[in-house]
Amino acid sequence: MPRPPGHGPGYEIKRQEIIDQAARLFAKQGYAATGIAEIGQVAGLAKGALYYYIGSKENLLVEIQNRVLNPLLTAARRIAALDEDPVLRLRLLSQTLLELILARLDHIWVYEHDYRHLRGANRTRLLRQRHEFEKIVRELLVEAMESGAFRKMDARLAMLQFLNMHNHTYQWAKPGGEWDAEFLSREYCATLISGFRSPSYDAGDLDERVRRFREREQG
Amino acid sequence: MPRPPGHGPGYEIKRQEIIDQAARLFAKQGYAATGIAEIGQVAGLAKGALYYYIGSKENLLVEIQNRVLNPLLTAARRIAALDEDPVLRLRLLSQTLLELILARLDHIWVYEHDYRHLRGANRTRLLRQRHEFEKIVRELLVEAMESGAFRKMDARLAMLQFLNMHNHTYQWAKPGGEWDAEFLSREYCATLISGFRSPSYDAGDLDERVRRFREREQG
Amino acid sequence: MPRPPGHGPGYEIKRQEIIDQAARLFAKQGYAATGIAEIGQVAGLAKGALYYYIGSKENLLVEIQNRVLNPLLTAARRIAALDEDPVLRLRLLSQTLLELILARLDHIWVYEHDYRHLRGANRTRLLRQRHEFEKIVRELLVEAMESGAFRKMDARLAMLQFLNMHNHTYQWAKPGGEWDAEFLSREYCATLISGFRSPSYDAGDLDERVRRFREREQG
Amino acid sequence: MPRPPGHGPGYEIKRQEIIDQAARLFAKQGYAATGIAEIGQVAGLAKGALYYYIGSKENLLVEIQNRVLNPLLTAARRIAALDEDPVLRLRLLSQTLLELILARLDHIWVYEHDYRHLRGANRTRLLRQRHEFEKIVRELLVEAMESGAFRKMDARLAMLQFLNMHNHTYQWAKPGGEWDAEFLSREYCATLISGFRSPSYDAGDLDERVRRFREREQG
DNA sequence: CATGAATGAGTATTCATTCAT
DNA sequence: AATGAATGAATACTCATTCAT
Repeated sequence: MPRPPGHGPGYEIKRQEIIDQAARLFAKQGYAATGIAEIGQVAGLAKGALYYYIGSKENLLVEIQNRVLNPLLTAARRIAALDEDPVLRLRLLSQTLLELILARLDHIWVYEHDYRHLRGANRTRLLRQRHEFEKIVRELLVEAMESGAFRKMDARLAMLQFLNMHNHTYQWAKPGGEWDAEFLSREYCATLISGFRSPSYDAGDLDERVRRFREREQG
Repeated sequence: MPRPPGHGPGYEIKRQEIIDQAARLFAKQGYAATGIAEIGQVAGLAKGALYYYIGSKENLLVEIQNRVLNPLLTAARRIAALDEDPVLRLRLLSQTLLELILARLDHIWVYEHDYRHLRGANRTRLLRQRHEFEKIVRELLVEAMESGAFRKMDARLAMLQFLNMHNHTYQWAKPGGEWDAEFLSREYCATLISGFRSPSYDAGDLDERVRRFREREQG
Repeated sequence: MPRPPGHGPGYEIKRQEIIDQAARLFAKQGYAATGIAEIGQVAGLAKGALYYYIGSKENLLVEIQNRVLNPLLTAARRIAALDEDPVLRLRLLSQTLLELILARLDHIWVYEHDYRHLRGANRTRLLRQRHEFEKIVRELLVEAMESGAFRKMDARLAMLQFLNMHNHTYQWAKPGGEWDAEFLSREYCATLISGFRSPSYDAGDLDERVRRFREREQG
Repeated sequence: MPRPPGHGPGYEIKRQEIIDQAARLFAKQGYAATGIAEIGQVAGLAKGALYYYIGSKENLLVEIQNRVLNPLLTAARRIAALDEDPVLRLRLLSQTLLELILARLDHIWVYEHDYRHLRGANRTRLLRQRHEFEKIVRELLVEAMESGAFRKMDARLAMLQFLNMHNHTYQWAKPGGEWDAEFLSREYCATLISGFRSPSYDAGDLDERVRRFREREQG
């Protein structure tokens, strides 16, 4: 998303570095409590030069949100469209979501805490994207109910349980912590699926199927 | 908790009102983004008078945290000490926690988002109290495993699942929303317990037992 | 135009003093080139206290414009409504205008130069008021034509000549300069009226009539 | 007026274009409120390149003032030295001045508003040139008095009336407006001369003589 | 010739806090 | 018990200018 006319080749690289550093600071102290001066300091840039790269403080927030939402939505749409059984797709989505959370913990802090500081169009777009993600989850849950795997439940409440379980992880996870996304996904989904499933449904070798699917995809 | 010696009778009442209003503003805009002037305005007080009651902005934050943690810890300690089966106690704790969350949504927003703005002793005490609560949950889970109700799991991970599920509720709950604490507690615990339970365990009439227990307590 | 709730008795006085000083600075250097810091310095106030009184820099500009336009329009409306012959009223208006210009030279500098820095509603109101003043002048000129005193001319061009002659005075007049408003008005009007008059019209003792009118008014 | 030694042939052309565009922006927004970045943008030049041509922002202002004052003074000197009657020369000067004002309205805005932003030698030279122009007008008026065409007046006040009338035109004139310089000059001078003239003087066919003089000059 | 990158002082404005009254 | 007034540092952001390439 380069600015007016002409930026050198190093521009975008440096820009991304600055966003990285801003994300770290925002995560630790909050967006509102972090000053532009502080960002300039860790970036080793005077205020003027900093603005050359960032345009505005809110811009930084937008970019951080995008770094979370763009890959999340892309992956979610792709997974939702797969020709696989809905429970498997939920499990894939869970793992992808947790991978993203654990890979970018600081971004997630900002994503979860500071979206309210966005204004106008930025805020609108963000809310729309969040709703799209929630819709994807809800529709997968509905599919799982219709397939007979899950019992009939309030789809919205099931979706919220799914999101509660996953989205709160950033609050306690540490970078390089003891559990990886695959493990957490297995555990979270074990709990959720055992709560949501029909009496007759047996998840069987779900985790094994996920593993094979992912191998196939990358291989 | 009166500060300088010699305050009239209305002091504490007005003080609590101010904290109420501050909580509402902090919840909506964030602690860092809310100005003292704004609080004075909704409180109908000039800044000088405001400071007479509050001492400092951080004080407000401390009080709000206390309003969440004091009743929470008191209730949690009482429930943990009950002579009841651990699953029942978990279910009681769940409902109490959700009652507190739904009753004071704005306080919870502040509690979840802005504890990082506390400094020094305030911060230390807060973290200690949070850990105490987590410990209570964890020990109840361990008891449930030892009683044979729950399968053997990583107690910390189980505790985190419990907290994820409950503590993220503030993000989407609305005051006067469609679900009350009892309903949410039943749903959350149904999911969690079906995920945690031993193959042999049957929760049976857990919700009914909770209802009877509560009636007995208040009656 | 006091601000929110409650200001002490000295507030408005000090506020007016600050506006005085700002007008002096704006006149000398221009609005855009004068910093808030500079105003605070001559006012002997730190930036915080300054803002307590002024609200914003643009506010200062608005107040200065008002100090010119309010008395000008009030006087112009009053004069236009007088039951006197139109040439006399023009002459009265001329003198009043020049009195205002000479009495508040610095305000007029700001009024003439910096109205373009007003935005939104402030700008709209200003332009409306300027047009009202121009309309009053134009209508007096039309009346003078209709009364046979002035020859038939393009009323707008006559109005612009009237304004050119008067409004450019600020550019060279000095406070306490050698000519007063009465003298300048006599000279300007002598020129303008001799240019505008019908061949048959004789202004006669116009200046004497103005003098008597003013004496009557004040006596 | 090339600056560093060794500039290509396009240098001066581009330089003049930049000054054109700067004048437009300064006129619209004021010198102080117009940024170098903005000028670079409309000139299609990065800031580095811009500075290659302009040297400094104040330089632009100097050039714009020169573009007004150089032709104005040249013309005024030439007209003053003509072997014609002083009233005709005043009328010629009036028309030339108005031609310049109407032809370069944006330059005149800058000339009238922003000369105060010049510093040091630039400012001194400007004031000297302005005084020279005023002196030329004043001396023509004196000549007209001495020739018996004008009555004896305060020459300075007459000069100021002349300048008031002409120099304020930029405030309301529009490019391509309904009146041209010849018309305005005729109207302004009709007013001024009827105000200044001796009872015995008859301007007669002044405008016709101006027309013939100009035809002769160009033919 | 022209650029992209950098600077650092400067912009208007807001902040939490204090204190004499 | 409460106020109006004041502070001074901090806020996000813009400025004219420079310079290596």
